[in-house]
This record gives sequence, C-alpha cells and structure tokens, in this order.
Amino acid sequence: MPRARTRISGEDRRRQIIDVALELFARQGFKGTTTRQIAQHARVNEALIFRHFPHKEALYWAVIADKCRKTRGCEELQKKLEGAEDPREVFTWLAGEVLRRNREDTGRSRLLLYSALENHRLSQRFFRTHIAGYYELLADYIRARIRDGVFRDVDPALAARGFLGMLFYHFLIQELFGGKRYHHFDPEKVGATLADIWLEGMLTANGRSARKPAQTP
Amino acid sequence: MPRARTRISGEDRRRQIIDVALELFARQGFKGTTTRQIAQHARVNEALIFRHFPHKEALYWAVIADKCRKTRGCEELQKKLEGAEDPREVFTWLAGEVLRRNREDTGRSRLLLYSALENHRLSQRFFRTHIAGYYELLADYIRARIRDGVFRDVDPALAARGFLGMLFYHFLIQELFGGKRYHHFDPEKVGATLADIWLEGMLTANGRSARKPAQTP
DNA sequence: GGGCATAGTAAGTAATCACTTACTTTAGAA
DNA sequence: TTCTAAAGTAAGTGATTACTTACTATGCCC
Repeated sequence: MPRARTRISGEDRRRQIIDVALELFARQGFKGTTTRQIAQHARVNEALIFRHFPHKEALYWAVIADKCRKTRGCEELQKKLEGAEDPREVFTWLAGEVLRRNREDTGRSRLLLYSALENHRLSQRFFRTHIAGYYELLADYIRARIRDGVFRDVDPALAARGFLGMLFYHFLIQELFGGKRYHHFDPEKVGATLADIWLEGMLTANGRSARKPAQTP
Repeated sequence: MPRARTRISGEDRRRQIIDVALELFARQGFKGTTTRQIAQHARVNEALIFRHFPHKEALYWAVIADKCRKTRGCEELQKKLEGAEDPREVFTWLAGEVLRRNREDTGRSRLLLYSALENHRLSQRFFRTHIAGYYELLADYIRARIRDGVFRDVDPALAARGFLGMLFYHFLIQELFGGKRYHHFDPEKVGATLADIWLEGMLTANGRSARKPAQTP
C-alpha cells in the first residue's frame, strides 16, 4: 500500500523544509527543536531532511541565510533618508515601519534573539544583516543633521541606538513578555509618541524653528 | 576507596545546585542545559539533584524564584524618586544604574530573555518582578511631572518604556550581539547621553527654565 | 560509641536524540 | 515502453536524555 503522496522537486522540498524549520526554530530555538518535529510538520520522512542538509546545524544555517536574503535591505530607508525634507516625517515613518515589521514578522525577531542567546556563530552575521546596516545608515543621517545644526551635538551612533531601542523594547515587552495582555497600545500612537520624544530631545532651537519660525522672537 | 568529599547540609547543597544551575540556564537556556552538566559543575552525583528537585523544571523554577527573591525590589528607586528635586539627576542616575546592573548581572538578563523566548509559565512573573514594577514606578513619577508642567503631556507608560528601552537595547547589542567588539562605549557617557536625549524630549519650556531661569526672556 | 536519619552514589531505566543504511517508488528523457 | 536518476521511506544506529532504584557513607544526638 504505497503512499499517495505527490513527489515534488528537490529544490521545492528543500525550500519547504526551510520554511517549516524557520517557524519551529523561531518558536523553540535550535536546541528546543528536533529534526523529527521538523519532519512531521513538513509531512516527510526524517531521513529526507538529511538528504538535503548534512546535519541539523546546516539546516539552521540555511534558515538564517534564507531570512537574511529575503529581508529587503536598507534601500527603502536609504531612499527615504536621501529624499527627506523634514526629520520629523522621517523618524515618524521609520518608527511605524520598525514596529510594523516586528509585529508582522515576529518569527524574525525571535530567531534573531534565539541565535544571539544560543551564541550561534551566525548570529553576528544575522545581526549585521538585520540591524547594524539600518542603524549605521541612521547614524549617518543623524551626523549630517548635527552638522546642519538641526540636531544637537550628541554621539550619532548612540542616538540611533536609542531611537531603535525605544521601538524594539516596546516590541519585546508586548510580544515576548505578554505586555499586550495587560495593556493594549495603538501602534500608530506608539510610533508617533516615541519618535516625538526622541525628536524633541534631538532638535536644536534652530531645528525646531525651521518648521515653526514663529517660535523665535 | 571512598570519596574524601565533605558532606554538607541539604539546605546548603540545594543552594549550591541552584547557583550552578542558574549560571548554566542563563548561558544555555533550559533545553540547552542537561542535568548531567549541572551535576558535573556542582561536583555531585546527578541523582542528588533529583533528591532536591522532583524534576528538571522544578529546578528551573527554583532558579528563577531565587533570582526574583534575591533582587532587591524597587525601594531604592522609590526612595530616589520621592526625594527627587531635579528630574535630570534622577534619570541620569537611573540610566547609570540600569546599565551597571545589566553589565554586572548579565546572567539575570539572559535568564529573563531565555525564559521569555522559551515561553516558560514563570517568565511572566519573572518579568513582573524584574521590570514591570520598575517601570510602573517610573510612569507614576512621569505622570506627576506632567501634572507639574515639568514634562510634556505624553503617555507616561510609553515614555517610561521608551527610557528603559534605550538602555536595555544598548545592553542587548553590546553584550548579546557582540557590539562591544566593534565599538566600545564609555558606560558613563552612554547613560548620560541617552538620559539627556530622553529628558530634553520630555521637558517643557517651564521644566527647562526651572533649572535655567535665564532662558526665558 | 551505637543508632539512625539523611547525604551521597553506582548503575541502571526507557525514551528520545541526531543521523545512517539499505531499500522502494516515481517522474521524465530515450 | 523502458531505463534511470533522484525522490522518498522503513527501520535501524549508538549516544544522550531525564529520571530511578537500590545501595553505602557519614555526621549528630543520646
């Protein structure tokens, strides 16, 4: 009584295994996920996994590499930063984007955190691909605004880190620590509020008056 | 040839096992740590662990409960907030404290993150003990300053979250993602800078002039 | 100094782990 | 239609897992 299972191409099967593994690794970490589990969720024999990947760790690498590749780079941010007229618009938009992305792709953030905690060799690369680029771009933009006299003179890398920190931490508490059970926040408002605090903390009198010229007597 | 090992009281042994387990759970997570490893590090027979704890999970609970208990509560913060004259002093001090504590007790933060990711039932309680209390206190203080007209009118819970987020995220990147390999930050400066950005973002003109009366013509 | 509660251990257990081997089934080119 | 490369699987492997059992050693009180 042979299985009526459809036979698909190696490439497709490989992709499917990666997708299934991503979900499980993100939810349970590397150690917490068994190859048997992955096979069951993919509805294939466990041996098939080892046909596509020499060992579990190789599958983990493939999952992370896949996430790295799939993530559209910083082009969108770069474009927004280049064609930016008002810093407020930029940072409010960015805050919304960061929050939305974390909310929509929780798996990415969990995978990233797990790989950092479990100290996988790839976690550093994963981090560089997903975060470091973003915040170097941001730091450059901040540096330029400091030169313009729009922002106050603080360490640009630190300022960028502070901005992203506010947003990521909010996600951490809401999604990971079950914060949303006790307090529901309107995502729009969260992004706007946090961006506002940060911006008001960064803008100089000049930077402020560029938008509201009436403020300077 | 009997072991020359000293025999210590059950209570002491229990404490020792918890200490050893804490370190391993913090480094490798629950799933990543084996009872055998714990026994070897504690230099006792594995069976002894199960004399003190019915199962591995009970040991994990004990470890987390111990961390919760050992952490001195929010009294220090509360005292500081009550006897506070200048918000700047309070937040700069707090920033330094948060950074110092994370740096000195990395295990606590790792354990907290792991328990959140691994979705242990205790993680919520762990979180409440370690973070929520802090930031409710902080939110209360912020709410009072808003009423005073010292801070701008923003959601106090969100503002508190933003403040702690800046600091915790900095720790995350430096310690977990190996940020300190690429860029070393002076802890003093980090705390002062981040607190400064946040404060300047929160203070009203009134709040500012309370310290610098010359600023208002 | 003898009795005994308990600290401590050696040597297991069944289940599960990542991974292999030896085999069968199928799609598509010829 | 036949042949074959590759998709797919059943049934293992030894190592490791959390946890037990049956035992010995030791400090302490009388």
